Amino acid sequence: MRIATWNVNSLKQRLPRLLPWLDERRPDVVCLQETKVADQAFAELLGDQVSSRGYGVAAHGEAAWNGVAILSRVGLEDVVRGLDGAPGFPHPEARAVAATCGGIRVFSVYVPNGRTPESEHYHYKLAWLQALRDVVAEGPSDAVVCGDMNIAPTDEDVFDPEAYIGQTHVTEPERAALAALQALGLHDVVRDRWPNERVFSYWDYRAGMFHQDLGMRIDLILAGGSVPERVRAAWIDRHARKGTGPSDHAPVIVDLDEAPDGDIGPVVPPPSAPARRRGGGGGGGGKKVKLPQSP
DNA sequence: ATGCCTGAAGGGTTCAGA
Repeated sequence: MRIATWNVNSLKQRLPRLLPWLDERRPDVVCLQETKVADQAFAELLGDQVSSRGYGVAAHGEAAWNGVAILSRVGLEDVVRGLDGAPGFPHPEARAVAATCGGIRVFSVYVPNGRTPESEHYHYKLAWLQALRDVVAEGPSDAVVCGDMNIAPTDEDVFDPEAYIGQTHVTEPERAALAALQALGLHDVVRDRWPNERVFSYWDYRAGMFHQDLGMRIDLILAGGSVPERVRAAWIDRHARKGTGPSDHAPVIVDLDEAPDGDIGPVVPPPSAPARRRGGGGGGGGKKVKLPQSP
């Protein structure tokens, strides 16, 4: 079973990339974030296109901002939209949807950005992460939490730690909140698979950041229960960040062996692997680069 | 000192993103 997660940064804008990508990668389960459409608009934009490809849809969106979804062609049961106990800002936002797909509890999440560590939004982010931990803790252990965590787990997950000092995504409380979630037994499957690779999932659109491979790894697949031992491959689909009209995030993909009591299906090797070994010279070694900043 | 890029809403510009 192939599970993918992708912050598409507008479903509407990304259709010309999303549909060919589905046909190329053929994931069984797809978690989407930042769809930026209400559920009715989601169905009109994508409904026929995904049903003809065999996917069921669980969308949870709103106009303009946020929005998450799960596409699955291995079942889509017990759908829960939203996150029980989560704070709003001030109203609840469409940042989580869950469903059981092929025997695994799947969460597609878009964690609040946090903006700056002094902001109310930052406290909102931390409280939201606590609610996420509580909800995942109540569910089955065979689970995957997929999505845009808006946290780089370690300094190895940003191109230049010095460039991010004092900013969100790298602060200790955010990393502690992520660690508390992982303490439920969730494994970061890409980092486990590529412990020493320079591997990012997000690159700012500005200033040629992608071209220079100056990014962050903030999109994660966290797998619990018996799922981690089934991981056959895990990688970031960097190719999807290239070309015309990309999202600023790349998809993350994990391939699982069949469950122990299931049939063993064909195993397809990953079409691409993370590009460069950390410290291999070029792109982010010692060079000092100015980080794009908000005013 | 600042913009850099993109998307959305709504209106001829502003906010948000990370």
